[in-house]
Amino acid sequence: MATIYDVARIAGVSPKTVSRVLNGDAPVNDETRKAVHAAMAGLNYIPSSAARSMRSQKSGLVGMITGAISMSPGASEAVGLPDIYIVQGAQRILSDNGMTLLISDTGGHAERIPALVHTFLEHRVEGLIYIADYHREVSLPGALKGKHVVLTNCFDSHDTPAIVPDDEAGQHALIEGLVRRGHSRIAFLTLPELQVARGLRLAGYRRALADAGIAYDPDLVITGALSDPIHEYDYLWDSVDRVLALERKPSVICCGNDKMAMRVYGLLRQRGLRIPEDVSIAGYDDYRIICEHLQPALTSVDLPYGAMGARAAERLLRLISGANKPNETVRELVSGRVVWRDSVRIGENVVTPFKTRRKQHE
Amino acid sequence: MATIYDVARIAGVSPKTVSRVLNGDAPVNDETRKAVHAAMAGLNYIPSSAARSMRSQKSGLVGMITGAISMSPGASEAVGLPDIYIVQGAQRILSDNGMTLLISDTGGHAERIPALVHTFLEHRVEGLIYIADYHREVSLPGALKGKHVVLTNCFDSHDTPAIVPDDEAGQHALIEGLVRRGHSRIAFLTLPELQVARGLRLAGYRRALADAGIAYDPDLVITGALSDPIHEYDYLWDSVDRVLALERKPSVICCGNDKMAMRVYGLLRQRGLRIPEDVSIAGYDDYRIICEHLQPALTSVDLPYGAMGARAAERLLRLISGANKPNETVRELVSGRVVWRDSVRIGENVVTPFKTRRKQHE
DNA sequence: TGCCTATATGACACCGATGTCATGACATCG
DNA sequence: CGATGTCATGACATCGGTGTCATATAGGCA
Repeated sequence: MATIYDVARIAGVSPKTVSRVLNGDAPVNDETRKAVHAAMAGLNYIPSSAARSMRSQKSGLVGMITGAISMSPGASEAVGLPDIYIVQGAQRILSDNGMTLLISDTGGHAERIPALVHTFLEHRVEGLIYIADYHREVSLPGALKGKHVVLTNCFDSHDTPAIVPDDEAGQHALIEGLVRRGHSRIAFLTLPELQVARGLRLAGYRRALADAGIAYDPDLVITGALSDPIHEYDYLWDSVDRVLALERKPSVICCGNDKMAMRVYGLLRQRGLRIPEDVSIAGYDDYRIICEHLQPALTSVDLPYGAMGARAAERLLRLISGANKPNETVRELVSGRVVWRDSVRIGENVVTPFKTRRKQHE
Repeated sequence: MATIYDVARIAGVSPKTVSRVLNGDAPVNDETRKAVHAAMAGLNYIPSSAARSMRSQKSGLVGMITGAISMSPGASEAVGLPDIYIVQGAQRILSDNGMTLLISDTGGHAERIPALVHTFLEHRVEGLIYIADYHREVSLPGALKGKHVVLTNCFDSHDTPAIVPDDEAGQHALIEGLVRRGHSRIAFLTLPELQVARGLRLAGYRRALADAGIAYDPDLVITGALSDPIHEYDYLWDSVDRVLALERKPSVICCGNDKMAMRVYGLLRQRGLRIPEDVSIAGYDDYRIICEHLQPALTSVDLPYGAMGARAAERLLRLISGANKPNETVRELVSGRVVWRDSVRIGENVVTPFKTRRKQHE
């Protein structure tokens, strides 16, 4: 591999001048520059980032710890696959800023994290993005004290900068839209009890109802899933039955996520109910492979993973460059749009532009 | 950040001795070792991989180029998301061998690849894994000449080592299993014309029929999808109609992938057909979020992405260490299992253990 | 003309590890 | 007992860049 000395020799200049051409940090005569470029091209010279970062104390590397790439060990289904969009969003911003991403995957084993962090520190990463598989609280290993860290899809109790989805606003927007489409009996099959998103979305649900002047009916809100994936299915079955057995039936069922919604489709069909003629359905996450391929296509709320990743990267870059404002919000909320599809019926008496706004196909 | 000199000073030894403790490449007295370890712990010393790799000419880095993390720009759906399992499989093997993964994402823009490669070369990666979003032929940028490269889910015309799925064997195993379950009229809605996997799977289909002594009926084989995603849906609709209009109807419809199968579920239900009572369905890819959540759960063929990633990493490690046999196969085939679920009906007159082998729930 | 500034370049040390070679203390062996 | 080998350690150069400082030349201005 050619070095900067080889280039200097061929171009007839000093290594330092080659360095200046590479970095553009001091004026270089045009002809000299051309000669250097020619020499570099001729030698297929590629500078060594190891040497550079050793002297300049800047590695140009950002570490990322994620479970996005892996599944929980032993879980029957992939967990958090869409998180990969967080990675993508961050990667784009970072590479636009000349940073390279070092990714390590926990493989579902949180106890590996310290070792991963150690590897990152060996490589002298300038900052670190930690991604959780779902919105929750985490706690960072002590080795990261004093390093630049941005949490994504999670938060901690030590005021580490965090980028999280605005679950409250998302659910609020969905319910508000449903109301505008003529729905007022809105059932809600929530996420498992312990999830952070559950409480936030429930708050959004209630606030939207209040805004619309609709009384909150606790019968309509049922926990739709357990954390325990084994019994998830039976539980959902019962929850749907309870909702359908209500005297004043709901005209729409909101599900805690798209996978639940997908199952609810099947459960309703087994009962001979049509979607959306007999009952409308909405999900959450906008997991597109599900939403767009279900028939009818599923209305859902975008979980803005890509945007979150980008925001995390931007925030981290600010921390690294020291350009962050001192009083910046610790927790940044990112909200996603509601994606209206055909699983939601538009009421007969609604005077809005909605009636004609269905998509062509599905 | 503490250096090896700081450690040496505190421990009262020379830097070289600290280095020996770190690398274990020469005998060190037990007491000396203990003193060094104590000094390292006290200083929170973490060796700099930049300095190390500069001297030793080994970066401990492996690059990976993938579109797995991104979607095709403008495409309505995520492409190749499951490829992420390739990343996971490779990551595990590499980190077990002390290598760190540098991942770059094309963001769906192939023209970015040379720039990504350049970045990798700056970091002096010891090898590179290239992942394609679906099984196909690719051509590598010239800058990689002489570098260790392993292709995954793709191959080229220059005998670069490649790990690809065994589509022929997968489809063969599926058809063979269907025959054993009493099916003999087996329709096949194939992938789009230009896909490599289409030809291979078709070959597997025909070989399995031949093995079973069933005549090949061209009426049963219909291209089920177009490369053009816009018209995909209408096309599938027509294909299903053609298959159902046959005089000797199929008892099972094999689909080119799980997404097609998911849509076929909907199309069949619109026609009042039950799955699997009236017609059985099988997919391909074992895209679990689809297969396990559909009702009935979809029989599919595992596309062994995790195993492929692991194999790619192992192969690359062999190339790097120079331990690969000279005449090793260029293209390694990895085959996936058929995952039998309830979308396939077991015939009445089949004398096998199949009748009792359904899964509990779905 | 003389002084000052901006441009253009080079000499040299240094970043933090490891490879090479040398050295001293013992143990072993014929 | 001297030759040889192993263990344990250190001195020093080196990997490939960049930071610092010095230097030379040319142009602007009083």
